[in-house]
Order: sequence, then C-alpha cells, then structure tokens
Amino acid sequence: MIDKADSSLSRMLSVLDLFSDQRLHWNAEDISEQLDVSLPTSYRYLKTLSDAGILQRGANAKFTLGPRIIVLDHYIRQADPVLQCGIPLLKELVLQTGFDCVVSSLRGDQLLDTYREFASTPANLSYGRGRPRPLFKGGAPKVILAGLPTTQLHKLFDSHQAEIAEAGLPINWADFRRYYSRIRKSGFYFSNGELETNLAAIAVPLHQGEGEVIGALALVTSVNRMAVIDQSKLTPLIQRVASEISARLN
Amino acid sequence: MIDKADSSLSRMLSVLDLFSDQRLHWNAEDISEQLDVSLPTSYRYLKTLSDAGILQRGANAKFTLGPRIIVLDHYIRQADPVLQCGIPLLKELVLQTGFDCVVSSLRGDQLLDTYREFASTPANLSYGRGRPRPLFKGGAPKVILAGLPTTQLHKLFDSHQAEIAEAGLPINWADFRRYYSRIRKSGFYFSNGELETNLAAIAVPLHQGEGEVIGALALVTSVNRMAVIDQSKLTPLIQRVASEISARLN
DNA sequence: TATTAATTATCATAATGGGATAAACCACTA
DNA sequence: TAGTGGTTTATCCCATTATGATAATTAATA
Repeated sequence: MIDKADSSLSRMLSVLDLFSDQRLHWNAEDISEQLDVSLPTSYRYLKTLSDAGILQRGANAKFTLGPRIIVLDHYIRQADPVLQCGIPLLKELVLQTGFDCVVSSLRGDQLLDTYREFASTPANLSYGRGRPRPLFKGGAPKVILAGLPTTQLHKLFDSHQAEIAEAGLPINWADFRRYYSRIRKSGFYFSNGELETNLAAIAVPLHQGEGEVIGALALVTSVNRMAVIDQSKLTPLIQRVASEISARLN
Repeated sequence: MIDKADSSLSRMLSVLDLFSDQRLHWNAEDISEQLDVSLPTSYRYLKTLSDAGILQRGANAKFTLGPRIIVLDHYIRQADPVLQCGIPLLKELVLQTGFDCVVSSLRGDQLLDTYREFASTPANLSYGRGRPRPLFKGGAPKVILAGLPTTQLHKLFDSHQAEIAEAGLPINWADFRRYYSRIRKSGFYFSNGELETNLAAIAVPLHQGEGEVIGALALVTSVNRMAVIDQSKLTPLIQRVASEISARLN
C-alpha cells in the first residue's frame, strides 16, 4: 500500500506510482485497495487523470498510461538543446567506435538517460531514453555530480546517505567532496562493471557553454571489448564530441 | 485563461495544459494568473506536481516538465508490442525505400506518432514520437479509422463534426462510413499533400493478429520523390512489413 | 433479452483546499 | 557578514468540496 499522500491532490497523483515497467494495467478496484480509498473515489481519480490524458481506458476495465505522457515527452525532447544539436555527432561517434553512446542528465534529483545511440539494433528496449539510473553508481552520474556546484552536491550528500554508503563512497562530507573533486579534475570517469557487472563505460561531462554541467556523455560496451581498448585514444574522441556539443549550445 | 476545471484535482492538472512546444517554462505568478488562482495555491499545485516529478523546478523560479514524464514514456515504449518487435523491420524498410517510416496509433481519441525511423538525420525534432496528429487528415489516421469497429467510428463521427467538415469529409453518417469502408477494403491509403502540402505518404493498417487495428505504418517522403515512384511496387513492401509485425504480435 | 459487471450519480458530512497575510527562505551584493 | 530583493512556504479561518455509502445507470456478455 502507498500512503505518502498528504492531500487529495498528491493522493490522486500517487496513482501514477502504481505504474511501472512491471505493471501497466490497473483497474479501479485494485487502485482503491492500493491507495486505501473508496471505489467511487478511485473512479473519480481515474476519470480526472484520463480526462487529462495522463491515463487512458484500456480493455477489460483496465487503465493504462495515456497519450499525454507521450506528447509531453515530445515537448521535452524538442526543447532539449543537447538532442537538438548533438545527435549527428553521436551517430558519428558510434560509427567511429562501435560502442553505444548514451546521453544522461540530472533532472531534479532523478538521474536518467535521455538518449541512446545504439551501435547495433538492441535486443530489447529496457535501455534508452527514460531509463532511470542510480545516483552514485556508474560513469555518467559520477561526472555529472563532479561538476555540480558544491552547494548542490552537499544537498545530495545530505539527502542520500544510505545510497552513498551502499555504493561504497565516503560517508563524510570532506572525503566525499574530495572524491568528486578528483573526478572533475581528471575530466572523465572510467567505469568498469560498476553499474552492471559485464558493462564498461567511459563518461565525460557535458557543459552548458563554459559553465555548469548539464549532463554526461558515455560510451558503453562490454567489459571484454573495453579490455582491449586503448583508453588514451578513446577518451579524446568522446571529449571532443562533448566539447563540440557544448560549443553548439552557444 | 483556462477554466474547464470543475474540481481541485482537474484544476491542478490543467497546469499541464499551459506547457507546449511553444512554452515550457512557467513561474508561479503566471500560472496563478492563467488558472485564476491565488499565488499560494499556484505554489501548492507546483509543489505537488514537482514532488510527483511531473514538473521540476528550473532556473529563475521557472518550472518545467519533470523527469517523471520521461520515465513514464519509457514504460509505455517498453510495453509497446509494435516497438518491441517491429523496429528491425522498419529499419530494413527504410533502407529498401529511402523513405521515412512512421508508426502511428490511436490512444483514447488522440492520434499520434509513436515511432519514426528516419531515412537520414532529421533537421529538427518536431517529427518523431509524440507528435500529435489531426484525426481526419493524412494517411495514418485514415487507415486506422477505417479499421475501427463501426461503433467506435460512429462515436468519433458524433464528437468531431466540426473537424470532419473542415477536413472535407462527408458530414452524414452513411457517406462517412462508406468513405472509410472503401479505404478498409483497399487495404492502404495514399496521401498526397494532405497533411502538409509538400509531403506524400502511403499508409497501411497494423492489426493485432487477425483482429482489431492497433495502429498504422506509413512511408513518408516529399511529393516530388513520390511522384516518380511506382506505387504498385511500393505498396506490397510496406504491406508485407505490416503483416509481418502483426504476425509477430502472436 | 437477461444477467452480471463496470461506472456514474446522489447526498450528507467531515475534511480540506482556498485566499489573505505574514513569515521564512534563498541567492546576491555591498 | 549583514542587508536586500524576490521567491517560497506557514498560518489561519472559512467556504468549498472531496469523500464514502448507497443507489442508479450504463456497458458488456451470454
């Protein structure tokens, strides 16, 4: 049961919490149980959300995520400066390297991939845009956090103690900060089996002009294929693309 | 000003109506004006929506669409059977023809593109997944509507009189129905400058197995390039892909 | 057409969302 | 470090309305 709702408004929105890649179809009765509201209220929520296009009625009295989601994501993509100007560069990079190229960014305190250029047609769609990521594991989050203003990094540090410990990162602020400071200075992060045991990646930050970090670019491949790569040759390739994208962001 | 809100819940959701590809950044004050609510209420809405990840705080006290949108869209994509099994076939079709290939589907009464395989790197991102489409113009909507059960088609007919007239379609039910019936029988629809004056497309329906229509597949190119194409050769190509996808949906 | 399930309407009441005001916060700057 | 502007949240009471129980309606199916 979900009960972090402190108001009608957030309670209605918590309907969305039920939907996941595990389960995309819910009926009114299940929702009323999960949210601990009456059946009419459950229907009211579903109607309101469906009218807004956030949900949609499906077959067998089930409700599922609605078209509004898709349209809104389209807006976000259209407005994303990195996607606007970076995709051709990423395609080129993929051709050069044969590795997948992933764009990630920190939105709120959610880190997720916003684009993936596949080297070959993927077997499934679990990767790609919209895939959520842990904040403290893997190349992309590390170079992104490394580029944050100290204030913001400190906030994340305070609010994610458990995850930080679990990721094996320093649990005192000074060391934690130093850890990321080192990454920032080196300008890239090489991750080997950190997020998934058989995947390796090299990640670099994406800057807005000369300023703040707005995301990360990563080349991803298997640990095995990465093992035979001369990283001193690979790193400049991706760094050049990153700085080229930054330049195009005017 | 927007005022179709009949409850707190829908009023809060109507905040989303403000966001479009034209404008993705709103501050609390503008929203309070647009929705005709007090400033604290505006902040309440924004806080609730932001906590749910549907919105996110941005720079300069602006709010924008949040990461939750992207993640939810990811769920939808992952669960979409056409995308699951169809993408390799679409890539192949694009290689064969040199035309863009577009997947569209009807969700609720919103028709939109859910995937586009580009023949070449596009100049902008206005096309592609999430692009909304008129219901009565262009190839994709026509083959989709043509495949709907009569009941559903009648509902659309009743609720979209104005659009139907504006699109130049029959405004009486019998003729309207006959119009789509003819399209269904022919199995494809050729659109020439119907949606955009310089674009032509050939669209075929996508069926769930042998049953209901779940979307459309279209090959899109310029009117000029289409003019020199032998349609009797092109049509079987896309039809074969459509039926192959249907077959894979078991 | 009959039967069941799904969805909406009704209505009284408790709950809470709303506005006005004040307080707190935050990022800058001097 | 303190001050200043704008931004955001608390507080409060009142009016609005969201809610649950029940009934009525609609849709789906046989």
